[in-house]
Amino acid sequence: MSQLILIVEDHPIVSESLTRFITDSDLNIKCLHASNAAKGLACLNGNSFDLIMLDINLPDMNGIEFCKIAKSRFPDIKILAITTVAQRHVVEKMLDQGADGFILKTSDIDDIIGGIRHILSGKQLYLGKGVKELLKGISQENSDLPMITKRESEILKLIADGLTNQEIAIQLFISTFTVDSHRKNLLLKFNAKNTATLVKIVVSKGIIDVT
Amino acid sequence: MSQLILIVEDHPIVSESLTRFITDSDLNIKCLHASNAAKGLACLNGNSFDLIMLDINLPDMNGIEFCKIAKSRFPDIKILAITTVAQRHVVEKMLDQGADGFILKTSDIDDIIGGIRHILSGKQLYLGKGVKELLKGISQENSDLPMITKRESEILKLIADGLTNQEIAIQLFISTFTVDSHRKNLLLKFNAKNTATLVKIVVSKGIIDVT
DNA sequence: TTGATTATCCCCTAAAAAGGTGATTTTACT
DNA sequence: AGTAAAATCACCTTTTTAGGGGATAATCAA
Repeated sequence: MSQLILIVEDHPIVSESLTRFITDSDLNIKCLHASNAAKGLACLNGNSFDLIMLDINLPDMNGIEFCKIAKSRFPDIKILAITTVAQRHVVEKMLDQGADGFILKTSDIDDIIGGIRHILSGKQLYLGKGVKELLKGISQENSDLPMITKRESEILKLIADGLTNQEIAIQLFISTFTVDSHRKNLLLKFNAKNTATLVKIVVSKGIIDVT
Repeated sequence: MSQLILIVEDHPIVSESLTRFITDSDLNIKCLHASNAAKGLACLNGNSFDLIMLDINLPDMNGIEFCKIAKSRFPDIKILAITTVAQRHVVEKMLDQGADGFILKTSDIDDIIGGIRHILSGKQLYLGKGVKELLKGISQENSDLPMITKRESEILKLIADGLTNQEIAIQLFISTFTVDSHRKNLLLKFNAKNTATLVKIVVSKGIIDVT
């Protein structure tokens, strides 16, 4: 009996080629496509998939959100995340949401097929080339990002949205002094000398969502 | 006689599938790969290509730079740019550098093969699905980005780097009043209420390079 | 050459952020 | 129950930005 994979990916180039690689391999697998998160979730209801290959950057939803929803509805489905940009916090969040593997689009075919085989065989957690190093923090880029608390990230978003300490204080029902404290801590943690630098860092590293 | 295409693209998934699509089509074309800009430029010297399929986001060089260099050395080679993100200013810059076509990775196979056929037949300028609309400004995203001058973008970079008006003034040998004027104009143009908003916009839209 | 844009410069006031130095209360974990 | 981390609040000073108002050269294209 053959297994079934759902490819959730908005780039036809990528999804079609993934299909080809998989069907051309010695794996006995059939593939279905979904070009966005909504179609993907709809597709899950009608079929019984063994694995979802999930792009992080979907047009209508964050891949992390998708993973969360899919895993809550169908805990048995394995999820292999695929992404273009190697961002440490994204990988971490995905794995927190229960993803079973993570590969980069810079991976070669063997890495991809290997990942599928690994995960379908029941072993937990496949990390593709480059991802392990990323998590270890050995990788050059995005290794030295500080840990921030829930409250800090909340305030960070509001700062990036252009709210002043006063406006943030009103919105969160706290004192401006408190907001100011958090702001200063953020500057410290990110080693930023002012708000401009702070925002540049967090936006470019994808620490906050820009919509 | 068959024609020759160079695919400059760092994602094996994409480059291998492009090759397949092309060789499987009725076009009589051979493909070579280069996984980064340096290899791509080296490759140009040893062969005579008809077309370069060029990814905008290369690990070692900006696609726009690559286009500039390639076109200056080999003016006859056609260039078809491919990108994941549909950013208006990127498309415009590419076309300024002499690119002969532009398609998005969200394009389907017909669009890609169609683009290649169009450009190789000698017609100028192929714009894939979604790109035309982008240039017209009809597209939802990134359509309302203001025009900024050379000086303004210079100051914008320094603002995002965390320099104060005073520091910028010293660096550029101008008055702080002048820097302040430019800063205010930038806030106006981007409809940003403060520096945080301004930086978020320009970083997320890729208007300044973050390194 | 004339008009438009760009870049430059100046002043004033008010608001906000940055830098420093504290403290208290919650929360979460062991 | 005890401790560490997080979140909260407070005050003071200085620097920087934001929001107004203007003005004058320089550049560039019609």
